Amino acid sequence: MEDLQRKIRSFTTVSDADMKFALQFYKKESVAKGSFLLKPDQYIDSFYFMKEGCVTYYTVDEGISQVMEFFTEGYFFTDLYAYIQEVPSHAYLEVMEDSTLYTISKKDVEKIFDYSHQLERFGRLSMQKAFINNFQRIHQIKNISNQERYLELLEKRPSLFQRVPQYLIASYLGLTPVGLSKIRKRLSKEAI
Amino acid sequence: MEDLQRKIRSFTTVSDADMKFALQFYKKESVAKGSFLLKPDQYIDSFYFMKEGCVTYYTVDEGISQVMEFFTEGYFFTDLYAYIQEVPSHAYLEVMEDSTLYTISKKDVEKIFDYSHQLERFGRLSMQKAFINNFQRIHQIKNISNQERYLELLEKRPSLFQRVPQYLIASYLGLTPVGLSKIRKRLSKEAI
DNA sequence: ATGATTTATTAAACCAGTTTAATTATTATT
DNA sequence: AATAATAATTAAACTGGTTTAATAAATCAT
Repeated sequence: MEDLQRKIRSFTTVSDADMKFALQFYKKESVAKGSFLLKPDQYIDSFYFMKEGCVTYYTVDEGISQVMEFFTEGYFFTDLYAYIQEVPSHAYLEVMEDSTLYTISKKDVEKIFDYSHQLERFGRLSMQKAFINNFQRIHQIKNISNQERYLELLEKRPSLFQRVPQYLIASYLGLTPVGLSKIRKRLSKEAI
Repeated sequence: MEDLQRKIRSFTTVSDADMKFALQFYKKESVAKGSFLLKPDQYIDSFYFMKEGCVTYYTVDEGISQVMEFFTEGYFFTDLYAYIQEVPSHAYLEVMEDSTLYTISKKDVEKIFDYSHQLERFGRLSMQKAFINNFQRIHQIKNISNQERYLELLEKRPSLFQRVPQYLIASYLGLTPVGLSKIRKRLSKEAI
């Protein structure tokens, strides 16, 4: 669990004793492509760390799916809204390729936050990070054109395009598959 | 500072001693309509609690303003992105009406988080709240039509329409003033 | 390898918004 | 109260996307 340890310490100082206490609660889990960690109307009690693999987080409203995020190596994730609020989820967490996760229950997360002030601080700072990510997402949606967002994703997370179908990327960008296809065509013409 | 105290305790249990420690750092401040708490390229070192009044949080990209939020009574606020990242802001915090705030510096916020585990927990939970608010914002943008968002705002925060000009509300909803005017016209026709 | 299924592209008609510009209504100032 | 300044509406032309449907390309299973 060295990658998980490194990730935790990227947020704040954590003593070896505190780290040992925290890590005891994480369980390694292998999940197969095509399976689901979560479906709508289920409660979610787990927090995940992605060691290796890819999970898509999306909702389905009136038959059309809305991709919120793709979780890949090094991401902490869950359906954070349903997890925090303890309400039935509206989302799917679908495993896109055979993946390895570290899993911890909410009860155990609360134990580690109770256990030490430093671990509570880690909790605060990781929540801060989640906020920043979301904030940047809103900024992108409000201030950046679809075409620019597509190009930025292509640059920042190129491997996604090998790992998930394009129609999910379209949804992530807030487009239909047709819309994304048009943008790609426009760009390929411009490039000539 | 009873309202501030009540607000803090709405997040988690805080002892009287811890509360006293925290409150000593907050300073009451009166700010006049038309003034700015923040302008682009400035750093922001303060966290605010809105006692009475209204502040608009917006960016200006290529001459067009993008309203992120309206902060009214009971809101904790700052330019959270610039505050956390300690980078020059891209935003304005403009005072829309004579307002009363409680202000605390980031240095002092960190003092109170260092001081007690309970206050650190308050920090974590308030960050969680900020995340949830942002998350719901994204959900709205992605899943709800402009018209529906307008109607929801009208229902949830009707007083805003008395307090800030309509073109700022349009921007908050992701529209131009013309676009919002059209929606309003459409709705008034339907109502007949 | 072949056929079946899924995914991506293309075309055409459409639409909810935009932009620009003119007009009207409201608010603030003297 | 009159005037100036600001804000909101309307109209007209436009646009970047949508929807629907057909076709082409890629992937999967036997």
